[in-house]
Amino acid sequence: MENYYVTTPIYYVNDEPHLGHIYTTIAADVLARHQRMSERDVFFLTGVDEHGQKVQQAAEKRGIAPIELADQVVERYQSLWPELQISNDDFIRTSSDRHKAGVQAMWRRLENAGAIYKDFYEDWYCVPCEAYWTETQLKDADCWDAKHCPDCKRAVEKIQEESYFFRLSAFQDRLIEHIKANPDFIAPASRRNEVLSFVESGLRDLSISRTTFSWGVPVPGDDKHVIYVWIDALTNYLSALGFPEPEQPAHWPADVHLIGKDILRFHAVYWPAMLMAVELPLPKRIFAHGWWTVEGEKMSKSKGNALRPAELLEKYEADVLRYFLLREVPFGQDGDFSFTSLKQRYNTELANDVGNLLNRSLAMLNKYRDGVLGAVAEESEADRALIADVEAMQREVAACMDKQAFHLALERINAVVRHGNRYVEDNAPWSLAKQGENARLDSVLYHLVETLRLVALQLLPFMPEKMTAMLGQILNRKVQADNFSFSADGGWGVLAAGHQCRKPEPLFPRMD
RNA sequence: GGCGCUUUAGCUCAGUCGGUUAGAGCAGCGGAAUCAUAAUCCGCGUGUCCGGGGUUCGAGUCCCUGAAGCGCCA
Repeated sequence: MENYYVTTPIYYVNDEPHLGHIYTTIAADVLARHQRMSERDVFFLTGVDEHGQKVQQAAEKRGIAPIELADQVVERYQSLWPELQISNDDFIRTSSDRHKAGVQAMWRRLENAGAIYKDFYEDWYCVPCEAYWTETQLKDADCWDAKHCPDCKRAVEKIQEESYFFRLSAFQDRLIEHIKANPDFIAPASRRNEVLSFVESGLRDLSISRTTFSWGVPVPGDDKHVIYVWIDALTNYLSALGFPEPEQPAHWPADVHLIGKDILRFHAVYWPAMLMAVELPLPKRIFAHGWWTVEGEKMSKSKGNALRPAELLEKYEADVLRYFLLREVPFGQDGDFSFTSLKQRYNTELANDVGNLLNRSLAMLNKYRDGVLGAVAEESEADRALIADVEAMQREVAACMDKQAFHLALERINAVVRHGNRYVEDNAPWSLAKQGENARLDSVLYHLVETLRLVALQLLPFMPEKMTAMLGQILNRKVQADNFSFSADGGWGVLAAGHQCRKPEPLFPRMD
Protein backbone atom coordinates (compact mmCIF):
# COMPACT_ATOMS: atom_id res chain seq x y z
CA MET A 1 0.00 0.00 0.00
CA GLU A 2 1.27 3.43 -0.89
CA ASN A 3 2.04 5.81 1.96
CA TYR A 4 0.51 9.20 2.46
CA TYR A 5 1.77 11.59 5.10
CA VAL A 6 -0.02 14.86 5.81
CA THR A 7 0.75 17.31 8.60
CA THR A 8 -0.52 20.47 10.19
CA PRO A 9 1.87 22.80 11.96
CA ILE A 10 2.33 22.20 15.65
CA TYR A 11 0.30 24.93 17.27
CA TYR A 12 1.91 27.18 19.82
CA VAL A 13 0.44 26.68 23.27
CA ASN A 14 0.65 30.35 24.06
CA ASP A 15 -2.41 30.72 21.84
CA GLU A 16 -5.92 29.45 22.37
CA PRO A 17 -7.35 27.51 19.43
CA HIS A 18 -8.95 29.83 16.89
CA LEU A 19 -10.44 29.76 13.42
CA GLY A 20 -7.06 29.53 11.74
CA HIS A 21 -6.10 26.43 13.70
CA ILE A 22 -9.27 24.57 12.93
CA TYR A 23 -9.05 25.58 9.27
CA THR A 24 -5.65 23.99 8.73
CA THR A 25 -6.57 20.93 10.72
CA ILE A 26 -9.87 20.39 8.94
CA ALA A 27 -8.14 20.68 5.58
CA ALA A 28 -5.57 18.11 6.64
CA ASP A 29 -8.32 15.85 7.90
CA VAL A 30 -10.20 15.96 4.62
CA LEU A 31 -7.04 15.00 2.75
CA ALA A 32 -6.34 12.20 5.20
CA ARG A 33 -9.85 10.80 4.91
CA HIS A 34 -9.86 11.03 1.15
CA GLN A 35 -6.53 9.24 0.91
CA ARG A 36 -7.62 6.52 3.31
CA MET A 37 -10.63 5.94 1.08
CA SER A 38 -8.17 5.73 -1.80
CA GLU A 39 -6.53 2.92 0.11
CA ARG A 40 -3.31 4.58 0.97
CA ASP A 41 -1.51 4.02 4.23
CA VAL A 42 -2.20 7.40 5.76
CA PHE A 43 -0.40 9.07 8.59
CA PHE A 44 -2.04 12.32 9.65
CA LEU A 45 -0.11 14.29 12.23
CA THR A 46 -0.95 17.32 14.28
CA GLY A 47 0.37 18.50 17.62
CA VAL A 48 1.64 21.38 19.69
CA ASP A 49 4.77 23.44 20.13
CA GLU A 50 5.22 23.95 23.84
CA HIS A 51 8.67 25.46 24.18
CA GLY A 52 10.09 28.95 24.09
CA GLN A 53 10.54 32.09 26.06
CA LYS A 54 6.97 33.25 25.68
CA VAL A 55 5.54 30.15 27.31
CA GLN A 56 8.17 30.19 30.00
CA GLN A 57 7.37 33.81 30.87
CA ALA A 58 3.63 33.32 30.75
CA ALA A 59 3.98 30.40 33.12
CA GLU A 60 6.20 32.39 35.47
CA LYS A 61 3.63 35.13 35.55
CA ARG A 62 1.03 32.69 36.71
CA GLY A 63 3.40 31.03 39.11
CA ILE A 64 3.22 27.64 37.49
CA ALA A 65 5.69 25.47 35.65
CA PRO A 66 5.80 25.79 31.86
CA ILE A 67 4.67 22.21 31.46
CA GLU A 68 1.58 22.91 33.56
CA LEU A 69 0.63 25.81 31.34
CA ALA A 70 1.25 23.67 28.30
CA ASP A 71 -0.86 20.86 29.71
CA GLN A 72 -3.80 23.22 30.10
CA VAL A 73 -3.73 24.46 26.53
CA VAL A 74 -2.96 21.04 25.10
CA GLU A 75 -6.14 19.81 26.70
CA ARG A 76 -8.09 22.41 24.75
CA TYR A 77 -6.73 21.18 21.47
CA GLN A 78 -7.12 17.54 22.29
CA SER A 79 -10.73 17.94 23.29
CA LEU A 80 -11.51 20.14 20.31
CA TRP A 81 -10.31 17.78 17.59
CA PRO A 82 -12.80 14.98 18.20
CA GLU A 83 -15.63 17.50 18.21
CA LEU A 84 -14.56 18.59 14.75
CA GLN A 85 -14.31 14.99 13.56
CA ILE A 86 -10.55 15.25 13.20
CA SER A 87 -9.07 11.82 12.54
CA ASN A 88 -5.41 12.45 13.28
CA ASP A 89 -3.27 9.35 13.69
CA ASP A 90 -0.97 10.96 16.20
CA PHE A 91 -0.56 14.06 18.30
CA ILE A 92 2.98 15.20 18.90
CA ARG A 93 4.03 17.32 21.86
CA THR A 94 7.42 18.95 21.77
CA SER A 95 7.78 18.30 25.51
CA SER A 96 7.59 14.55 24.99
CA ASP A 97 10.64 12.35 25.34
CA ARG A 98 10.28 10.92 21.87
CA HIS A 99 10.32 14.41 20.39
CA LYS A 100 13.32 15.54 22.43
CA ALA A 101 15.20 12.46 21.34
CA GLY A 102 14.39 13.25 17.73
CA VAL A 103 15.49 16.86 18.05
CA GLN A 104 18.77 15.99 19.71
CA ALA A 105 19.44 13.38 17.06
CA MET A 106 18.73 15.98 14.40
CA TRP A 107 21.15 18.35 16.08
CA ARG A 108 23.91 15.73 16.23
CA ARG A 109 23.45 14.84 12.61
CA LEU A 110 23.64 18.48 11.59
CA GLU A 111 26.74 18.81 13.71
CA ASN A 112 28.33 15.73 12.18
CA ALA A 113 27.57 17.09 8.75
CA GLY A 114 29.53 20.22 9.64
CA ALA A 115 26.44 22.40 9.35
CA ILE A 116 26.64 23.88 12.85
CA TYR A 117 29.16 26.30 14.34
CA LYS A 118 29.38 28.50 17.42
CA ASP A 119 29.56 32.30 17.30
CA PHE A 120 28.05 35.41 18.82
CA TYR A 121 24.67 36.75 18.16
CA GLU A 122 23.68 40.37 18.57
CA ASP A 123 20.25 41.69 17.94
CA TRP A 124 17.21 43.42 19.22
CA TYR A 125 14.46 41.27 20.53
CA CYS A 126 10.77 41.80 21.15
CA VAL A 127 9.60 39.33 23.77
CA PRO A 128 5.84 39.49 23.09
CA CYS A 129 6.34 39.03 19.35
CA GLU A 130 9.25 36.63 19.73
CA ALA A 131 10.82 38.59 16.95
CA TYR A 132 14.37 39.65 16.34
CA TRP A 133 15.15 42.94 14.67
CA THR A 134 18.39 44.15 13.24
CA GLU A 135 19.59 47.65 13.80
CA THR A 136 18.80 48.61 10.22
CA GLN A 137 15.34 47.21 10.48
CA LEU A 138 14.64 49.36 13.51
CA LYS A 139 16.05 52.42 11.79
CA ASP A 140 14.06 51.83 8.64
CA ALA A 141 10.89 51.45 10.65
CA ASP A 142 11.74 54.66 12.49
CA CYS A 143 11.87 52.77 15.76
CA TRP A 144 15.54 53.18 16.50
CA ASP A 145 15.33 56.22 18.78
CA ALA A 146 12.47 54.87 20.83
CA LYS A 147 13.85 51.33 20.76
CA HIS A 148 10.50 49.78 20.20
CA CYS A 149 9.24 46.92 18.11
CA PRO A 150 8.11 47.92 14.60
CA ASP A 151 5.21 45.49 14.89
CA CYS A 152 3.76 45.96 18.33
CA LYS A 153 5.49 49.19 19.37
CA ARG A 154 6.52 47.71 22.68
CA ALA A 155 10.09 47.95 23.92
CA VAL A 156 12.80 45.80 22.36
CA GLU A 157 15.72 44.44 24.33
CA LYS A 158 19.30 44.34 23.15
CA ILE A 159 20.59 40.86 23.05
CA GLN A 160 24.12 39.64 22.69
CA GLU A 161 24.78 36.06 23.36
CA GLU A 162 26.79 33.11 22.42
CA SER A 163 24.84 31.09 19.94
CA TYR A 164 25.12 28.14 17.65
CA PHE A 165 24.48 28.79 13.99
CA PHE A 166 23.22 26.69 11.15
CA ARG A 167 24.98 27.18 7.82
CA LEU A 168 21.84 28.11 5.98
CA SER A 169 23.80 30.16 3.47
CA ALA A 170 25.55 27.03 2.25
CA PHE A 171 22.29 25.69 0.87
CA GLN A 172 21.19 28.69 -1.10
CA ASP A 173 22.07 27.32 -4.53
CA ARG A 174 20.65 23.88 -3.88
CA LEU A 175 17.42 25.42 -2.60
CA ILE A 176 17.03 27.55 -5.68
CA GLU A 177 17.71 24.57 -7.85
CA HIS A 178 15.18 22.44 -6.01
CA ILE A 179 12.43 25.05 -6.10
CA LYS A 180 12.97 25.62 -9.79
CA ALA A 181 13.11 21.93 -10.63
CA ASN A 182 9.95 21.17 -8.64
CA PRO A 183 7.17 23.58 -9.55
CA ASP A 184 4.77 21.87 -7.15
CA PHE A 185 7.10 22.02 -4.16
CA ILE A 186 5.62 25.25 -2.83
CA ALA A 187 1.99 26.19 -3.34
CA PRO A 188 0.22 28.34 -4.23
CA ALA A 189 2.42 29.69 -7.01
CA SER A 190 2.47 33.22 -5.59
CA ARG A 191 4.06 31.87 -2.41
CA ARG A 192 6.57 29.95 -4.46
CA ASN A 193 7.61 33.18 -6.14
CA GLU A 194 8.04 34.87 -2.80
CA VAL A 195 10.21 32.12 -1.44
CA LEU A 196 12.30 32.00 -4.56
CA SER A 197 12.98 35.72 -4.50
CA PHE A 198 13.75 35.55 -0.80
CA VAL A 199 16.31 32.80 -1.31
CA GLU A 200 17.78 34.48 -4.35
CA SER A 201 18.27 37.68 -2.41
CA GLY A 202 20.80 35.87 -0.22
CA LEU A 203 20.56 33.75 2.90
CA ARG A 204 22.17 34.47 6.24
CA ASP A 205 23.18 31.73 8.62
CA LEU A 206 20.59 31.01 11.24
CA SER A 207 20.96 31.35 14.97
CA ILE A 208 19.66 28.09 16.37
CA SER A 209 20.30 28.18 20.09
CA ARG A 210 19.57 30.43 23.06
CA THR A 211 21.00 30.90 26.51
CA THR A 212 18.37 33.41 27.66
CA PHE A 213 15.75 30.89 28.59
CA SER A 214 15.67 27.25 29.49
CA TRP A 215 12.24 25.92 28.47
CA GLY A 216 13.25 23.79 25.53
CA VAL A 217 15.46 20.97 24.40
CA PRO A 218 19.08 21.26 25.61
CA VAL A 219 21.84 21.34 23.05
CA PRO A 220 23.57 17.95 23.22
CA GLY A 221 26.85 18.35 25.05
CA ASP A 222 26.28 22.01 25.97
CA ASP A 223 23.52 22.38 28.54
CA LYS A 224 23.89 26.16 28.74
CA HIS A 225 22.13 26.31 25.38
CA VAL A 226 18.59 25.48 24.50
CA ILE A 227 17.75 24.56 20.94
CA TYR A 228 15.83 27.42 19.41
CA VAL A 229 12.46 27.11 17.75
CA TRP A 230 13.40 26.14 14.18
CA ILE A 231 15.12 22.85 14.77
CA ASP A 232 12.91 22.01 17.71
CA ALA A 233 9.56 22.67 16.06
CA LEU A 234 10.28 21.52 12.52
CA THR A 235 11.75 18.23 13.62
CA ASN A 236 8.32 17.23 14.95
CA TYR A 237 7.47 15.96 11.49
CA LEU A 238 10.18 13.33 11.90
CA SER A 239 10.16 12.69 15.63
CA ALA A 240 6.49 11.72 15.48
CA LEU A 241 7.45 8.99 13.02
CA GLY A 242 10.05 7.64 15.43
CA PHE A 243 13.12 9.34 14.05
CA PRO A 244 16.01 8.64 14.64
CA GLU A 245 14.85 5.01 14.83
CA PRO A 246 14.71 4.41 11.93
CA GLU A 247 16.85 7.15 10.43
CA GLN A 248 14.42 7.49 7.58
CA PRO A 249 10.95 6.52 8.81
CA ALA A 250 8.67 4.67 6.44
CA HIS A 251 6.25 7.55 6.01
CA TRP A 252 8.96 10.05 5.25
CA PRO A 253 9.00 12.22 3.16
CA ALA A 254 5.73 14.00 3.85
CA ASP A 255 3.35 14.26 0.94
CA VAL A 256 2.20 17.65 2.10
CA HIS A 257 2.84 20.02 4.97
CA LEU A 258 -0.17 22.28 5.38
CA ILE A 259 0.76 25.59 6.94
CA GLY A 260 -0.43 29.16 7.37
CA LYS A 261 1.35 31.70 5.26
CA ASP A 262 3.04 33.18 8.32
CA ILE A 263 5.38 30.23 8.70
CA LEU A 264 6.14 29.73 5.03
CA ARG A 265 9.78 30.66 5.22
CA PHE A 266 10.54 28.23 8.00
CA HIS A 267 8.97 25.39 6.07
CA ALA A 268 10.07 26.28 2.58
CA VAL A 269 13.61 27.43 3.34
CA TYR A 270 14.93 26.45 6.76
CA TRP A 271 13.39 22.99 6.89
CA PRO A 272 14.47 21.87 3.43
CA ALA A 273 17.98 23.17 4.10
CA MET A 274 18.15 21.20 7.32
CA LEU A 275 16.99 18.08 5.55
CA MET A 276 19.55 18.60 2.81
CA ALA A 277 22.23 18.90 5.46
CA VAL A 278 21.31 15.58 7.03
CA GLU A 279 20.68 13.97 3.65
CA LEU A 280 17.02 13.19 4.12
CA PRO A 281 14.50 13.60 1.31
CA LEU A 282 12.54 16.86 1.24
CA PRO A 283 8.77 16.98 1.72
CA LYS A 284 6.98 16.70 -1.59
CA ARG A 285 4.87 19.75 -1.09
CA ILE A 286 4.36 22.70 1.20
CA PHE A 287 1.00 24.40 0.95
CA ALA A 288 0.49 27.80 2.57
CA HIS A 289 -3.14 28.71 2.98
CA GLY A 290 -4.51 32.20 3.60
CA TRP A 291 -6.07 34.11 6.46
CA TRP A 292 -9.66 34.55 7.49
CA THR A 293 -11.24 37.84 8.27
CA VAL A 294 -14.51 37.88 10.17
CA GLU A 295 -17.36 39.91 8.70
CA GLY A 296 -14.81 41.81 6.66
CA GLU A 297 -12.58 42.64 9.61
CA LYS A 298 -9.23 41.32 10.66
CA MET A 299 -9.43 39.08 13.68
CA SER A 300 -7.72 40.56 16.68
CA LYS A 301 -7.75 40.36 20.42
CA SER A 302 -8.32 44.09 20.81
CA LYS A 303 -11.42 44.02 18.63
CA GLY A 304 -12.57 40.94 20.45
CA ASN A 305 -13.94 39.51 17.21
CA ALA A 306 -11.85 36.36 17.13
CA LEU A 307 -14.09 33.39 16.51
CA ARG A 308 -13.80 30.76 19.18
CA PRO A 309 -14.23 27.25 17.84
CA ALA A 310 -16.15 26.13 20.90
CA GLU A 311 -18.74 28.87 20.34
CA LEU A 312 -19.02 28.12 16.66
CA LEU A 313 -19.70 24.50 17.51
CA GLU A 314 -22.57 25.51 19.76
CA LYS A 315 -24.16 27.24 16.81
CA TYR A 316 -23.24 24.98 13.91
CA GLU A 317 -22.57 21.32 13.46
CA ALA A 318 -18.95 20.41 12.82
CA ASP A 319 -19.72 19.18 9.31
CA VAL A 320 -21.35 22.45 8.37
CA LEU A 321 -18.28 24.39 9.48
CA ARG A 322 -16.01 21.95 7.68
CA TYR A 323 -18.00 22.35 4.48
CA PHE A 324 -18.21 26.10 4.66
CA LEU A 325 -14.54 26.69 5.43
CA LEU A 326 -13.36 24.59 2.52
CA ARG A 327 -16.08 25.63 0.09
CA GLU A 328 -16.18 29.37 0.61
CA VAL A 329 -12.61 30.27 -0.22
CA PRO A 330 -10.07 28.78 -2.62
CA PHE A 331 -7.42 27.13 -0.45
CA GLY A 332 -4.41 29.38 -0.55
CA GLN A 333 -6.32 32.65 -0.72
CA ASP A 334 -7.49 34.90 2.06
CA GLY A 335 -11.19 34.81 2.78
CA ASP A 336 -13.96 36.21 4.85
CA PHE A 337 -16.06 34.32 7.35
CA SER A 338 -19.52 35.81 7.46
CA PHE A 339 -22.60 34.32 9.00
CA THR A 340 -24.75 35.52 6.12
CA SER A 341 -22.54 33.74 3.68
CA LEU A 342 -22.41 30.58 5.74
CA LYS A 343 -26.19 30.49 5.93
CA GLN A 344 -26.55 31.14 2.24
CA ARG A 345 -24.16 28.38 1.25
CA TYR A 346 -25.82 26.03 3.66
CA ASN A 347 -29.31 26.76 2.44
CA THR A 348 -28.57 26.75 -1.27
CA GLU A 349 -25.95 24.06 -1.62
CA LEU A 350 -26.60 21.72 1.28
CA ALA A 351 -30.30 22.10 2.10
CA ASN A 352 -31.80 22.93 -1.30
CA ASP A 353 -29.50 20.99 -3.57
CA VAL A 354 -28.01 17.93 -1.85
CA GLY A 355 -30.46 17.53 1.00
CA ASN A 356 -33.52 18.03 -1.09
CA LEU A 357 -32.33 15.75 -3.88
CA LEU A 358 -31.86 13.01 -1.34
CA ASN A 359 -35.18 13.72 0.22
CA ARG A 360 -37.26 13.88 -2.95
CA SER A 361 -35.59 10.81 -4.43
CA LEU A 362 -36.09 8.59 -1.41
CA ALA A 363 -39.59 9.98 -0.91
CA MET A 364 -40.58 8.95 -4.42
CA LEU A 365 -38.91 5.58 -4.08
CA ASN A 366 -40.93 4.97 -0.93
CA LYS A 367 -44.14 6.42 -2.26
CA TYR A 368 -44.14 4.59 -5.57
CA ARG A 369 -42.01 1.49 -4.88
CA ASP A 370 -42.19 0.95 -1.11
CA GLY A 371 -38.54 1.92 -0.89
CA VAL A 372 -37.35 -0.98 -3.02
CA LEU A 373 -34.98 -0.44 -5.92
CA GLY A 374 -36.00 -2.03 -9.20
CA ALA A 375 -33.88 -3.25 -12.05
CA VAL A 376 -32.66 -1.08 -14.88
CA ALA A 377 -34.23 -2.48 -18.01
CA GLU A 378 -32.92 -0.10 -20.56
CA GLU A 379 -30.55 2.85 -20.30
CA SER A 380 -31.67 6.07 -21.90
CA GLU A 381 -29.49 8.83 -23.23
CA ALA A 382 -30.17 10.84 -20.08
CA ASP A 383 -29.18 7.90 -17.88
CA ARG A 384 -25.89 7.48 -19.65
CA ALA A 385 -25.17 11.20 -19.41
CA LEU A 386 -25.77 11.11 -15.67
CA ILE A 387 -23.50 8.12 -15.17
CA ALA A 388 -20.78 9.71 -17.26
CA ASP A 389 -21.03 12.86 -15.18
CA VAL A 390 -20.72 10.91 -11.93
CA GLU A 391 -17.67 9.09 -13.18
CA ALA A 392 -16.05 12.27 -14.44
CA MET A 393 -16.72 13.80 -11.04
CA GLN A 394 -14.88 10.95 -9.33
CA ARG A 395 -11.81 11.44 -11.47
CA GLU A 396 -11.85 15.20 -11.20
CA VAL A 397 -12.36 15.27 -7.45
CA ALA A 398 -9.37 12.98 -7.00
CA ALA A 399 -7.28 15.32 -9.12
CA CYS A 400 -8.46 18.31 -7.09
CA MET A 401 -7.53 16.62 -3.85
CA ASP A 402 -4.02 16.00 -5.12
CA LYS A 403 -3.75 19.76 -5.58
CA GLN A 404 -5.52 20.67 -2.32
CA ALA A 405 -8.18 22.42 -4.41
CA PHE A 406 -10.99 21.75 -1.97
CA HIS A 407 -13.36 24.39 -3.28
CA LEU A 408 -13.09 23.04 -6.81
CA ALA A 409 -13.70 19.50 -5.61
CA LEU A 410 -16.86 20.62 -3.84
CA GLU A 411 -17.98 22.65 -6.81
CA ARG A 412 -17.57 19.61 -9.02
CA ILE A 413 -19.61 17.46 -6.67
CA ASN A 414 -22.29 20.15 -6.54
CA ALA A 415 -22.46 20.10 -10.31
CA VAL A 416 -23.49 16.44 -10.19
CA VAL A 417 -26.10 17.26 -7.59
CA ARG A 418 -27.55 19.91 -9.87
CA HIS A 419 -27.47 17.41 -12.70
CA GLY A 420 -29.42 15.06 -10.47
CA ASN A 421 -32.08 17.65 -9.80
CA ARG A 422 -32.33 18.41 -13.51
CA TYR A 423 -32.63 14.69 -14.20
CA VAL A 424 -35.60 14.52 -11.86
CA GLU A 425 -37.37 17.33 -13.71
CA ASP A 426 -36.55 15.93 -17.12
CA ASN A 427 -37.77 12.44 -16.29
CA ALA A 428 -40.65 13.41 -14.00
CA PRO A 429 -41.02 10.19 -12.03
CA TRP A 430 -44.43 11.37 -10.77
CA SER A 431 -45.76 11.27 -14.32
CA LEU A 432 -44.25 7.86 -14.93
CA ALA A 433 -45.96 6.62 -11.77
CA LYS A 434 -49.26 8.12 -12.82
CA GLN A 435 -49.05 6.54 -16.25
CA GLY A 436 -47.95 3.19 -14.89
CA GLU A 437 -44.66 3.18 -16.75
CA ASN A 438 -43.06 1.12 -14.06
CA ALA A 439 -40.00 -0.14 -15.89
CA ARG A 440 -38.89 3.38 -16.72
CA LEU A 441 -39.82 4.58 -13.24
CA ASP A 442 -37.62 1.91 -11.67
CA SER A 443 -34.77 2.87 -13.91
CA VAL A 444 -35.01 6.58 -13.11
CA LEU A 445 -35.22 5.97 -9.37
CA TYR A 446 -32.27 3.61 -9.53
CA HIS A 447 -30.12 6.18 -11.28
CA LEU A 448 -31.04 8.78 -8.70
CA VAL A 449 -30.23 6.63 -5.71
CA GLU A 450 -26.97 5.42 -7.20
CA THR A 451 -25.97 9.00 -8.02
CA LEU A 452 -26.74 10.03 -4.46
CA ARG A 453 -24.74 7.17 -3.05
CA LEU A 454 -21.69 8.10 -5.07
CA VAL A 455 -22.09 11.77 -4.27
CA ALA A 456 -22.20 10.92 -0.58
CA LEU A 457 -19.03 8.90 -0.97
CA GLN A 458 -17.20 11.88 -2.44
CA LEU A 459 -18.50 14.15 0.30
CA LEU A 460 -17.67 11.71 3.07
CA PRO A 461 -14.18 13.13 3.76
CA PHE A 462 -15.65 16.63 4.02
CA MET A 463 -18.70 15.81 6.15
CA PRO A 464 -18.16 12.47 7.86
CA GLU A 465 -21.20 12.65 10.13
CA LYS A 466 -23.70 14.00 7.63
CA MET A 467 -22.62 11.63 4.91
CA THR A 468 -22.72 8.69 7.26
CA ALA A 469 -26.34 9.60 7.89
CA MET A 470 -26.99 9.99 4.18
CA LEU A 471 -25.44 6.64 3.36
CA GLY A 472 -27.44 5.12 6.19
CA GLN A 473 -30.68 6.25 4.56
CA ILE A 474 -29.60 4.87 1.21
CA LEU A 475 -27.98 1.65 2.36
CA ASN A 476 -30.48 1.00 5.13
CA ARG A 477 -27.91 -0.22 7.60
CA LYS A 478 -25.69 1.18 10.29
CA VAL A 479 -22.65 2.60 8.58
CA GLN A 480 -19.29 3.93 9.70
CA ALA A 481 -17.38 6.60 7.86
CA ASP A 482 -14.10 4.72 7.79
CA ASN A 483 -15.54 1.53 6.33
CA PHE A 484 -15.81 2.90 2.82
CA SER A 485 -13.30 2.92 0.03
CA PHE A 486 -13.48 4.25 -3.48
CA SER A 487 -12.43 0.97 -4.99
CA ALA A 488 -14.96 -1.20 -3.12
CA ASP A 489 -17.85 1.26 -3.08
CA GLY A 490 -17.11 3.75 -5.81
CA GLY A 491 -18.33 1.81 -8.83
CA TRP A 492 -21.63 2.55 -10.53
CA GLY A 493 -24.13 -0.22 -9.94
CA VAL A 494 -23.05 -1.48 -6.54
CA LEU A 495 -26.64 -1.36 -5.33
CA ALA A 496 -28.61 -4.38 -6.50
CA ALA A 497 -32.22 -4.57 -7.61
CA GLY A 498 -34.37 -5.47 -4.64
CA HIS A 499 -32.36 -3.30 -2.26
CA GLN A 500 -34.52 -1.59 0.33
CA CYS A 501 -33.85 2.08 1.15
CA ARG A 502 -35.06 3.91 4.20
CA LYS A 503 -37.66 6.60 4.34
CA PRO A 504 -35.96 9.97 4.01
CA GLU A 505 -35.23 12.22 6.92
CA PRO A 506 -34.13 15.80 6.20
CA LEU A 507 -30.36 15.82 6.32
CA PHE A 508 -29.83 19.58 6.18
CA PRO A 509 -32.88 21.36 7.58
CA ARG A 510 -33.03 24.88 6.24
CA MET A 511 -31.65 27.65 8.43
CA ASP A 512 -33.85 30.64 9.12
C1' G B 1 13.11 51.55 -2.13
C1' G B 2 13.42 46.33 -4.80
C1' C B 3 10.65 42.09 -6.56
C1' G B 4 5.98 39.87 -7.40
C1' C B 5 0.60 39.46 -7.61
C1' U B 6 -4.30 41.43 -8.36
C1' U B 7 -7.90 44.85 -10.96
C1' U B 8 -13.56 40.82 -15.85
C1' A B 9 -21.66 41.19 -14.77
C1' G B 10 -24.94 44.11 -8.41
C1' C B 11 -21.53 40.39 -5.24
C1' U B 12 -17.57 36.36 -5.31
C1' C B 13 -14.77 34.76 -9.05
C1' A B 14 -13.29 31.38 -13.87
C1' G B 15 -11.24 32.50 -18.52
C1' U B 16 -5.48 26.91 -20.77
C1' C B 17 -1.51 27.86 -26.56
C1' G B 18 -3.98 35.50 -28.50
C1' G B 19 -9.08 33.52 -32.72
C1' U B 20 -16.25 32.51 -33.71
C1' U B 21 -22.04 36.19 -30.05
C1' A B 22 -16.58 36.96 -22.69
C1' G B 23 -18.52 32.53 -18.75
C1' A B 24 -20.09 30.15 -13.58
C1' G B 25 -22.28 30.49 -8.75
C1' C B 26 -25.10 33.82 -5.70
C1' A B 27 -28.55 37.87 -5.71
C1' G B 28 -32.66 40.01 -9.04
C1' C B 29 -36.89 39.54 -12.72
C1' G B 30 -40.38 36.30 -15.49
C1' G B 31 -42.38 31.41 -16.31
C1' A B 32 -43.18 25.82 -15.63
C1' A B 33 -43.97 21.84 -12.60
C1' U B 34 -45.80 19.55 -7.91
C1' C B 35 -41.96 14.02 -6.10
C1' A B 36 -39.57 17.04 -2.17
C1' U B 37 -36.90 20.56 3.42
C1' A B 38 -41.90 26.41 -1.11
C1' A B 39 -37.11 22.91 -2.21
C1' U B 40 -36.64 22.09 -7.93
C1' C B 41 -36.44 23.14 -13.31
C1' C B 42 -36.49 26.63 -17.56
C1' G B 43 -35.73 31.63 -19.60
C1' C B 44 -33.61 36.68 -18.98
C1' G B 45 -26.79 39.96 -18.65
C1' U B 46 -25.61 46.14 -24.94
C1' G B 47 -20.32 44.16 -18.78
C1' U B 48 -15.67 51.18 -21.23
C1' C B 49 -12.72 42.82 -19.48
C1' C B 50 -8.90 49.55 -14.31
C1' G B 51 -6.93 53.94 -17.70
C1' G B 52 -3.52 55.22 -21.88
C1' G B 53 -0.34 53.65 -25.80
C1' G B 54 1.66 49.60 -28.86
C1' U B 55 2.42 44.62 -31.52
C1' U B 56 -1.05 41.71 -34.68
C1' C B 57 -5.43 40.07 -39.90
C1' G B 58 -7.29 39.63 -34.76
C1' A B 59 -5.93 40.96 -27.47
C1' G B 60 -9.58 40.15 -21.43
C1' U B 61 -5.31 37.00 -23.15
C1' C B 62 1.36 39.55 -25.43
C1' C B 63 4.66 44.37 -24.80
C1' C B 64 5.27 49.47 -22.71
C1' U B 65 3.18 53.01 -19.42
C1' G B 66 -0.07 55.17 -15.56
C1' A B 67 -3.59 54.34 -11.33
C1' A B 68 -5.59 51.62 -7.21
C1' G B 69 -5.23 47.45 -3.86
C1' C B 70 -2.33 43.39 -1.78
C1' G B 71 1.96 40.25 -0.61
C1' C B 72 7.20 39.22 0.20
C1' C B 73 11.89 41.41 0.98
C1' A B 74 14.87 45.63 2.53
